[in-house]
Amino acid sequence: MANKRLHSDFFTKDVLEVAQKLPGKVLARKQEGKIHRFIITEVEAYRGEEDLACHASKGRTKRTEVMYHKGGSIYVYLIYGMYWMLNFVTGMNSDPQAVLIRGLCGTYGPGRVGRLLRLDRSFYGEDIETSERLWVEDNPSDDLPGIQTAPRIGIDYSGDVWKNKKWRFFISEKVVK
DNA sequence: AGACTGATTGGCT
DNA sequence: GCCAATCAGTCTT
Repeated sequence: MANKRLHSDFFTKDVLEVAQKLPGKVLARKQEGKIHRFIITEVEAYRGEEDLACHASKGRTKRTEVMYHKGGSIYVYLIYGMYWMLNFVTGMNSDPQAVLIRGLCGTYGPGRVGRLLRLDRSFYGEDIETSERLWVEDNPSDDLPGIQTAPRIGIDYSGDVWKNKKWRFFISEKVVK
């Protein structure tokens, strides 16, 4: 059976809704003519300028520009000079939001995800609906695994309110198997 | 123009 | 547990 590619309407909803639905979905990456598929196991939501953990809390800049677009674009950025973080822009126009892909089945950690997928600067702003090399598909096995939530990682600088939001969503690898 | 820092990871003490 | 790697973006002078 052919998996069904998710369209932009999946990503134009509020980031908290999208983040909840993303674990269990299939991330597809085409390299050298071959399509590799990975089940998404863990994501984090970054929501608006008021969210001090979100890059958009710095305002609309060259880096955050794509987050202000409507959902469906790819947002990548380089962290610590060596890891490309993969995000999908969500929500409506002028409402900066994004979902960070933190883990795939068999790969835990956003830096490792970026390395596995061989991401680079050229993915910035790419359309997840029409891209020839990176997209998301529905999971054909329609069982809804129990989503677990926890605080986001690596954002202690954002203060008590924001660092304690349980905006990390994940499923256990057992459910996926 | 120069300084500082990070949505991380891996290696060493 | 601590710290280096490594650089684009952002902030400070």
